[in-house]
Amino acid sequence: MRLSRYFLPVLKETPKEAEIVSHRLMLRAGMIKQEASGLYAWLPLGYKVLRKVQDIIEQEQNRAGAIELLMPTLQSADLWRESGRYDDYGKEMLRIEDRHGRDLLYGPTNEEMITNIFRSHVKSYKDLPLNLYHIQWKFRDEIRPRFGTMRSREFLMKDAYSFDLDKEAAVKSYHRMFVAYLRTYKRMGLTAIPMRAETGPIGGDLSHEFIVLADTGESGVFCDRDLLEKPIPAADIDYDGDLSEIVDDWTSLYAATEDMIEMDKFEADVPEDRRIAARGIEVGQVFYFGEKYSEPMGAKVLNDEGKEVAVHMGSYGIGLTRVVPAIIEACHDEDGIIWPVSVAPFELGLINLKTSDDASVETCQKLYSELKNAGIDVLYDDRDMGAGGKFATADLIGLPFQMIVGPRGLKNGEVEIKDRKTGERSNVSIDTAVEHIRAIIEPLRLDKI
RNA sequence: CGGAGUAUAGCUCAGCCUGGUAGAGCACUGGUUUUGGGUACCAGGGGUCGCAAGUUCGAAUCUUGCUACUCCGACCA
Repeated sequence: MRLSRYFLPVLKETPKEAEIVSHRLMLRAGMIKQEASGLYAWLPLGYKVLRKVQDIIEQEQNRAGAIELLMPTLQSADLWRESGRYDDYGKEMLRIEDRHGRDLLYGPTNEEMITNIFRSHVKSYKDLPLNLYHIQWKFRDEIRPRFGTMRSREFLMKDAYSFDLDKEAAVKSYHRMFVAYLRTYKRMGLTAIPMRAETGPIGGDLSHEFIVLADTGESGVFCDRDLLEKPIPAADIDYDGDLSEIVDDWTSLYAATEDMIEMDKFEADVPEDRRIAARGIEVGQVFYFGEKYSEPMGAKVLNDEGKEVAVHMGSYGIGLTRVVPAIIEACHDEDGIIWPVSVAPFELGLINLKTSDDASVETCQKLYSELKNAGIDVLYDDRDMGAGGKFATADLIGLPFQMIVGPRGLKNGEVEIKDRKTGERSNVSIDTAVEHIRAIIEPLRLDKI
């Protein structure tokens, strides 16, 4: 992409409403634009990151055996009356009346609807286990939206729903999602720690929140330092096999949110030098809630004895529009964002320092074309402006690498490559520059970890 | 929902106390500069001062009402 033809409204100054660093940087980097309280437009750069996050989530969900579909944002109130949640959910649910006076609602979550889909079509234990998910916009009329897209009213969420014949099988489904989540966050460059959590309005008796440690997090968390270093299950993990060992390994170390903390146990289980008491951002949550919806809504199958039984369900959420600022909270410095390659809006910034110099322009054109052919997602800064501004833009929007082209380097047949994260620069010859950067970027894409 | 605050140009803000018909920097447009970490200079465009009513000869400024947004607290991916 040529920057002169792109839509990247970066801000030099920080809009006053933004309190936390991710919100400030998302506004300054031209990723989002607030439309109303808790409602945001995703501008091209932000949307590109959101799509990359979505791709990773889809890949890992699919790998774990979940199947993607898409449900509507608006739902019939009748469905929610069946589960009893139409009255229970409260003012957080946006209620709408259509022209015929029928009660609708903008979905805050989809347990009822997915249960309805399931019961319409699945009648036999032979069709289980089943895990269906979608990535769709949700609306929760939060009392106080804040921190940009971190807590917005409209938000994009991946929600998966598992269906199993009994609790034992349901726990296996829960484990599959648990492992998939570990991999998903890791691929985005996040260290997310599963912590025992309250089940809240979703209900149920087994739940973990996945928490990214950050000073700006909204929850207080307590955990064992060793969790931060734990290796993540590899891409070739067998999701049909027994995952309980992995889950047990992760859950054997103490980790809980402030709502669930038992201080005695925390201090007894974790040696003092390994105790972490910190703030955290909740980037996902998994629940097992058994027959809470299947029973009242009649989601039943015949078992191998021909008996009708309510299925055991779980639900598994990741807030995509929260994950993006969480990554920024974890990856930034005073100059701007530092994207992990896997979610970077562009992998490389190609910077032409001097657009009035024919040799620079010509070299950039050639490199730009070769980089694209080499499969590198490159943003070519061909704007007619000073070098300082171009460096500042590239640093702000956080492209992992910069390829800097100017008359000084060209005299020696070289271009400069800068690593955004370390600040290291190195000169490489023009002829090998594309291959050089490709060799650096490819292993960082984390298609497999 | 309780408490606190803000609203003036695209952004950051000054002017309001003490009423006299709107400013700065950045951004934008045209030009000069050809500048390797936001270069410098010249010229220019852009605002019913959140909305409504009131007081007044006169309101960005004073009064009242409304709306939007932000921050602190209790809830949530």
